[in-house]
Formats: sequence, structure tokens, C-alpha cells
Amino acid sequence: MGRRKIEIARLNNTNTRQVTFSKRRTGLFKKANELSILCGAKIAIVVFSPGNKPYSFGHPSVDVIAAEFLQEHKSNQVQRGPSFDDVGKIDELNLQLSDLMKQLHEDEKKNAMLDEAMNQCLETQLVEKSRDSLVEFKLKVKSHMIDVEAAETLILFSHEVVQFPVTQKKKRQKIM
Amino acid sequence: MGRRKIEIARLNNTNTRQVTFSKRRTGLFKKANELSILCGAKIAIVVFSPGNKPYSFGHPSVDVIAAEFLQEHKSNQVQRGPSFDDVGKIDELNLQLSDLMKQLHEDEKKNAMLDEAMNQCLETQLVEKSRDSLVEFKLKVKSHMIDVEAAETLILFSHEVVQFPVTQKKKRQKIM
DNA sequence: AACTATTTATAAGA
DNA sequence: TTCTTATAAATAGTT
Repeated sequence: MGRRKIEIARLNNTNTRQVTFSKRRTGLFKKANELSILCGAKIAIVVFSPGNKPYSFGHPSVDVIAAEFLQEHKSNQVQRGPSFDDVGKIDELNLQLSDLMKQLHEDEKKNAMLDEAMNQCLETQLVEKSRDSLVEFKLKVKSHMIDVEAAETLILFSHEVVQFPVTQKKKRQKIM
Repeated sequence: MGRRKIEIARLNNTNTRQVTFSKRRTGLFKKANELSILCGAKIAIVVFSPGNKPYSFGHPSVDVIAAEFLQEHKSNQVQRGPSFDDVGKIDELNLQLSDLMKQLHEDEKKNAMLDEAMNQCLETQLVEKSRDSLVEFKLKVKSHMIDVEAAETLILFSHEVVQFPVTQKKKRQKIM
């Protein structure tokens, strides 16, 4: 999809590889966003860049997706549902994020510019923040001896503090 | 990207929504696959269809991605590494899957048909198999009281038994 | 980071 | 569902 057709094989040039990663990651997340909106599908994506930086996308949030996924299997075997003090905080965060998503989608209807903004946010300090909160969160979880069900839910929660960003004006300066 | 431009808003017609989901999911996974090959990026995707069926994509496998992700944070806090009897079995599975991925990629170089096959496999009984093995696996895990690190690794393992499929001849009959 | 020539994805239609 | 095709969208190479 460019000036020339390229073979799908590892890009040897480091710079090209990084540039392509950025472009295609943006495209991938955009597609994921469209799919979730068009079809009401829940999606979670985690990607590591060539430089091993983590990027993620979740709609409406990975916690919801995880919960749904787990629920499909719970009826087969589990008696005790997990309940954690920390879950409340995570829930709160995710609610906020859901609201941001709603806003995002509303904006999109009125303004086709939205997609271009997606790229920007995902590369800002939000990534760093999510790492910090993951560490904190894991320390708390660590102090409990929890069962697998709880662990599943909580871990998946913690993986997705970084969410799809709020709409921004295009051509915003990169922070990272 | 079709005969007409469509607005990115929920598709109201059920049939259209499902058809679009299938097409776009295929496209999304294809893009993810290309990104992983071109840039050497590790990617994991989980999607729920409008009918709430789970689909997933992982390269080279979600276990590797999970391990990498967790490793970034381990040095900050963890003393005890997880070690599970069941991990061996999962590892075995994942090795097989990695091999299939390699084959897949080799095939792709020689035959541009590969991408079209991706779609087929993901909708076969592999999805069902993965669910069954997840249940089995969780039952085993359930019998232990494990620490968070172990849980994280194992859970993420179990989420991705369904892998990117082996090349198949196109136009294969759907099993699901 | 912006720009286009091209390739690729896909919305409709069969 | 699967295939086809006209068209929209993504992106490779460039600036």
C-alpha cells in the first residue's frame, strides 16, 4: 500500500523498521477501533515495538473483555468469585476511561479528524503511567494469597490502564 | 474502503454487522501478522464477535508476549519465580505452535496465497478446542495456591492456545 | 512529520 | 457464506 509493493519479511533497516512499526501500529489500532464501533465488538491488543516498548489498545477496556471471557468458562467449575479491595479503584479508572471512549466516539461522528489523534495519545506519557500503576498494583496483589479466578481478573485489569485516548487536536506535539 | 464510504458508527443490520465483523477481523489479524513479521513485533489480540464468540491472534504466542511484559516489572519487586508442573505441557503446545508459525511464514514468502488462509483456520474447531483446554487447564491450576506471578504467566498461556493457523488451501469448508 | 503514488482492504452486489 | 469489483483507505518511499 505504498509507492512500491514490499515483501512481508523482516525489515532489516532499523530506522525503516521503527517508522513502519509506528505507521502500522497506528493503522492497526485504528482498524481495531473501527471494528469495535461498527460491530459492537470488544477488543484488546497488546503490542511490543521493535525496541520492546509496550503499546496497548482496549475497547471498551480490557477488564470488560477479560471478565466476559472468563465468565464463559466460570459456570463450568468455579464456586467462589473474586472480590478485591483494589478492584474498586480499577473499576473507577475504567469507568472514567469508558466515558472518554464515549466522548471519543461522539466526536468522531461530527469530525472525521478523530482517527488521526489516536496515534498521538498512545505515544505520550500515558504508557509510562500505566507501567507505574502496574507495579503499584502488583505489590498490593502480592500481599494476598489469591485464587486463580481473582488473579485472572485482576491481572487483566492491570494490563490495560492505558486506554484509547481522548480526542486531541491533530498535529499535536509528541511528548515522548 | 468499499463501493461506498461508510460512517464509523454501529451497524444496525444484524447480518451486515456479522459480515463486516468477519471481513474486518480477518483484515485486522492479517495486519497484525504483517506487523509482527515486518517489525519483529510481538502481538496479542483478543476479540469478541457481536455474537460474543472469542477470537484471538498471537505472535509468536501470547505466552511469550506475557512473559516479556511481566519481565519488565519483575526486577522491581519479585523474589520468587513461578514454577508449575503444568507449564511444561503448555510450553510443549506453544513450541508446536511456534513451529507452525515458522512454517506459515516460510510459506508466505513462496506463496502470496497465505493471507487468505488465515481467515479459514480461525473459524474452525480450533476455537472450541481452546475453550476445552482452557477449562481443563484451569481445573489443574485451581488445585494449587499460586502466587501472582505464576498466575499471570499461566493465565496468559491459557488464553492463547488458539494460534495463528497453518497454511491451508483456500476455500476450505468451514467447520464451525 | 507531511506528501502522493500505489497497493491493499473492503462495501456492495451476485 | 464465498467471490467479484468499484472504491475508499492504508502506507512505502520521498521530501
